Amino acid sequence: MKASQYYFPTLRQAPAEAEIPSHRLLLRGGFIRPLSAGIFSFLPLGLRVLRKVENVIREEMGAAGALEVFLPVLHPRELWERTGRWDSFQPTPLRTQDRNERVFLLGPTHEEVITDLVARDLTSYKQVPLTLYQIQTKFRDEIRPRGGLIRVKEFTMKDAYSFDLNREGLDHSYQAMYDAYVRIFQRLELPVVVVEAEAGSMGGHDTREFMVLNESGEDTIFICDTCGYSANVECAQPAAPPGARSHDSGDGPQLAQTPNARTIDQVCAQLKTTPDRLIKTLLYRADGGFVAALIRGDRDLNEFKLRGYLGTEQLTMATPEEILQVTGAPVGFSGPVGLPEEVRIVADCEIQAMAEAVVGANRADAHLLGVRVGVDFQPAEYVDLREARHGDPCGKCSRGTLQAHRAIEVGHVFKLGTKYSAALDAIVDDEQGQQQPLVMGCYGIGVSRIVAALVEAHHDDNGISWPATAAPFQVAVLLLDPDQPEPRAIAEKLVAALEAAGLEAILDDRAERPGVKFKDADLIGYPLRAVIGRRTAESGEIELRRRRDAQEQVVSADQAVGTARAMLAS
RNA sequence: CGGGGCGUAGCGCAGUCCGGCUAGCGCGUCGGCUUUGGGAGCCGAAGGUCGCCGGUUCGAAUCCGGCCGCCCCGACCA
Repeated sequence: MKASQYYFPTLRQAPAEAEIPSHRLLLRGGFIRPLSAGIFSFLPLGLRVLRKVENVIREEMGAAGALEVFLPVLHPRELWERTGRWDSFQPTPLRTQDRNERVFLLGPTHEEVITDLVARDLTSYKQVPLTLYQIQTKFRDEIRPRGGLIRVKEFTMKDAYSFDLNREGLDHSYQAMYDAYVRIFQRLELPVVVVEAEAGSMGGHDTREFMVLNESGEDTIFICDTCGYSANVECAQPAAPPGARSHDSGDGPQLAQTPNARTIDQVCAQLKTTPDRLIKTLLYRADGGFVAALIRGDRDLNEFKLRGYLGTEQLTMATPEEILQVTGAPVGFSGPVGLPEEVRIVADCEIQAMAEAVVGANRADAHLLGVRVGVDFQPAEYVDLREARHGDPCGKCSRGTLQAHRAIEVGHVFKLGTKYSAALDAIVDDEQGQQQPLVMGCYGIGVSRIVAALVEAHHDDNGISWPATAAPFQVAVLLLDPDQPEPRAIAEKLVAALEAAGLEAILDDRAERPGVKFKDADLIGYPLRAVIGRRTAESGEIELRRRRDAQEQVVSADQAVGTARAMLAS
């Protein structure tokens, strides 16, 4: 390939809207261009990288026994109504309709479509296990796109779905995908941490996310510095505090006036106390009833944990009207003492270890002091409800501490069970002739997001430094004097030899000054660079330089290909 | 959706507070000459609905109102 006939409009300066390194460099290097917020076009270089990533995924999916399919983007409304996700999927999918006003959504994920697909043809246990995958554009109406390719409305995703007769089969299929993921990220030289996580809108269990530790990421994960336990903020477990305290002493609750003190900080200021001596009472509506969740004043409630503990589909915070109706007080003065019987009280473990606490009095402008946990009120249970914080003791080993990190989620595997197969009649006969819903697993990889993650992980002040497996071209041959016939002949011969050896090479024969070619090569991030200049014409020697570590070798023309391969491989 | 910032040539910006010649600068682009191993030099040129609509005014990039777009932070925490 000749650069003079290629298209990679590089920018000396990044557009002002780009802040994180991957966004800036992908724009500057001519890989992508924005069309609208969270919507990008891929230019030839960007597409080449995307295809490289896709192909690594394809090879490993194939090696793991998965078969590629290609599913529709437009999904009829009725299909999603059958699984109940038309109304419940978050974020709300983009919707559209045809001229007959038939309503469709633009697929944010494909559980419904794939399950419907196999349901029509699978009838016997003899036809499973089966794992199908696709690489497809997904649409999500993100509340806020951000970070270039990190979070966008339209993106490329690999999604795989496994179908098995039973749990044991699912375990095998799941493990095969998990192992394939490990190999994919190894080959892409993308360092990942596998963390425990929640399945979110998909529903499921044994959820693991593949995370790239990076400051530009938008997820927070915790890693124990001692035992290596790692989890997403959604489910990271801090250790429960040591044993319950005795609350026999003390005089019991005393009423204190706290006019207009609706927040923890305001209460603390008025009562001259600290947030860790307060109990926050958060009122939720859960599947019809009300639940009061108690959490220490300096902590945040983790709604995923509350939802998981209650086992409910619906969980929303009570409205101000409902709070007034249930507690008799306006927002900001709720407390566990004297709540109606039917309100279920669940408390975070830390509450059990508190001495006398300050709580809302369930009347306007008042709080209760000296409230004794377990005496003045009795929670139904003490459970882990709080969001982990940097430095919390580890819930797994209780010796180490949890370290918080920012991370980019690039892959996700989990077990779905029979939620979709049961709803969409993906049912087969087992050996006994009994009808069984297929047991499913679901496995996603953010392909376009990986492109951004690769740049985040592999760049320096001069530009990108692609791993060889993902690079748009492995070698750039810089022809510094394109007008001179002799150097040009050497360069063209070298490119042909590199290509014959299975390497992708681009010949920079543009009528640009040498400096421009060097700068562009560094910016675009070819793993290897060969220079054909005046020195080459005189000595016949070609200079090879590796982008990653600037290692340089000067070799004769006939050694160049061998040396290039060696430098790329080591 | 709430908060903040921004919108002037392809990119980066100045000018806007305090209205007033023909709207500037750097980079890039085009032509010419010179140059040729880390984003060249000189000469010349092109390129702008100042985000959009409306208002105030003799006069608006600048003041007022509305709208749109882009970026960042936040996400019901009592």
